[in-house]
Amino acid sequence: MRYVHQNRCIKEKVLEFYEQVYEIVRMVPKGRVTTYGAVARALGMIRSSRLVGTAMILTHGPELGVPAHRVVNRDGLLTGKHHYDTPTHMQELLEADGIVIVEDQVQNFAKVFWDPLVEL
DNA sequence: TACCTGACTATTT
DNA sequence: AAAATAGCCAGGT
Repeated sequence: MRYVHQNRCIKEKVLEFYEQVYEIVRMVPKGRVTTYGAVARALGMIRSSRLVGTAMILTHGPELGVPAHRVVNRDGLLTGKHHYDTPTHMQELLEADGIVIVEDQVQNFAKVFWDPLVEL
């Protein structure tokens, strides 16, 4: 019993983390991008960048207002593109935002990078 | 319990 | 400077 109870507590903590991730990602302005690591760092969980990616996967099902396509890896690469309907969907969403992408690489990355720690 | 797998990063070759 | 290695942590088998 205690095992189950404990497990549930852990799960709630994770879900809480996901919610915080969504809060931040929702703030990313159109035309800018941020990174998994930057979001994790902004939440004081610098070692949990992988979890930010996991949280992004969960945004596909229900209609949350989370622009997950604006989160890329620390080099400005579209590492999450394989989780969309088509291999180009993520790129198209970003291009609709006004971002230029060449071979999965965000151009002018330093300029469009939006750091939650700095901007908030 | 043990081992594998990732929308990750930082460090070391 | 590219590639390999090594931490990371929640989930799944």
